[in-house]
Amino acid sequence: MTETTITDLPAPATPGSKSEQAYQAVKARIVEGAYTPGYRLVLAAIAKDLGFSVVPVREAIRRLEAEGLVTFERNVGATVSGIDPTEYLYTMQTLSIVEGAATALSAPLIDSVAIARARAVNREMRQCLDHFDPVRFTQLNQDFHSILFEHCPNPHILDLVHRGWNRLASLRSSTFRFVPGRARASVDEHEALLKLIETGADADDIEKAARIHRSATLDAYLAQAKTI
Amino acid sequence: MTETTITDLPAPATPGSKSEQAYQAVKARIVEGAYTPGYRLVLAAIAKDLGFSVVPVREAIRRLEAEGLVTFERNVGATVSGIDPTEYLYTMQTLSIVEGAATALSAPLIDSVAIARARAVNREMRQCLDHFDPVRFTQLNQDFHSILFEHCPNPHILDLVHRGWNRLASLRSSTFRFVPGRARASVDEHEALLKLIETGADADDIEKAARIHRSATLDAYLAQAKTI
DNA sequence: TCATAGTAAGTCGTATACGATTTCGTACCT
DNA sequence: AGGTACGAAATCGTATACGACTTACTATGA
Repeated sequence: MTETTITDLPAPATPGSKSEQAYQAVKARIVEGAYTPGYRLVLAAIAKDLGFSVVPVREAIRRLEAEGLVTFERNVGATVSGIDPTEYLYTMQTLSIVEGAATALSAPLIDSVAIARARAVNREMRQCLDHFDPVRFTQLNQDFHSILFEHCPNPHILDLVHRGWNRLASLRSSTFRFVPGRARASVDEHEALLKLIETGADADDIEKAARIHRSATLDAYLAQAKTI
Repeated sequence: MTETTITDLPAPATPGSKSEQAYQAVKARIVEGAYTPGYRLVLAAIAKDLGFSVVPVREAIRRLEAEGLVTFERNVGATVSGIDPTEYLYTMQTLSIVEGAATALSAPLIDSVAIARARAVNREMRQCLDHFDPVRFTQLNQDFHSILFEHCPNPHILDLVHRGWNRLASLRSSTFRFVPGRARASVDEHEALLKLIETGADADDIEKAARIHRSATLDAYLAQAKTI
């Protein structure tokens, strides 16, 4: 349906360069879970694997470090960033803020066609609930919000959203799991959000709704973590 | 008084490394205005100047690119990022959002001592108005907000604030100038903000006040730009 | 057995070198 | 004179090489 994925982001640097290729390759492996958190990223090994020398690989790793996907320690090396619950909290909280702002800023620019597409994605999400397909659910969730952000007037804020998504993706296949019941509520909130946008609600209300939509997932996680 | 400056930030990577030194050096020159927007950053020249080889310099430039301070083009080179009014708008708008959030999150954790320190800084800012010292005014303004953010519970958000400040710093000594009257209003808003924090006002109210405090500067700039 | 020093392996950090690409100037042709 | 093609200079992109640092292992002595 929608081909919006987490990878078609800024594409900032010099396309075609080996540095860029290495960046994309390593990032893909992290996001897809081939390199799990804690995995040791040895420059020489990656370079050999990709057929490059270590220099462009090194540059790629540093970029990933800047995005928070890997941790780098001098004279020691890089590892895929961990699943630290504190980091999760930070990232989710930050996302709630920037997604809220992005949604509010975009809302006035969303046309009815986009609304319809978002509704279709949301319907598909509801189906995922029945088949229990968390991976696809997460993908569709990003598609949904990507549609809302399509005409976001501030690319900086959009970039921050994408960075947050990338961080979360790196720990998708980790110990964190769906909180039962939360996913269904999320789908309902999507519908409510679309209604707000359609009716041209106040920007503050839209922002608040979008922010709570994200932070509720965080709250659900925290509540669950407390019971364990 | 306060020694909080724009340069004592994350200090993320490997301290002591030449790559890090080059990063700090080039960044300082941009922020201080030695390298003005549009300035051509030639790797070999910088390397020779610092006494390093090009490799660590290259890494430094790429980091600065990730922060938006320089623009990099494949096989061409890097230049100090420009003064594009659109970029200014994006940055200010983003700052209004993340500063607002940072202020609201920090407010409950600010003690009376910090409040007093912030007041002292704000008094000094008022004096700067009389002596007309815009550079010091800007510095004190950052000191003021840094005090409020001292115990910000979310380092990610704080990092976003710092990034925004850095971007603005790179165009401080450019065509952008103080908007007459705005600076004085800003000092008054600081006092109002402190009152809100002292009285334990609602987080939403604090966030809104802090956000408007920043976006009002943007509005003043836009209004002025329109008249020219 | 445990602690410790010494050593070897692994890995990173940076310098140097060279091929690739762009840019700019100049000469030639129309 | 204007435009195009060619060539040289400048600069970047990457490979290779080597020194520096960290880590883990091993052997030795208490």
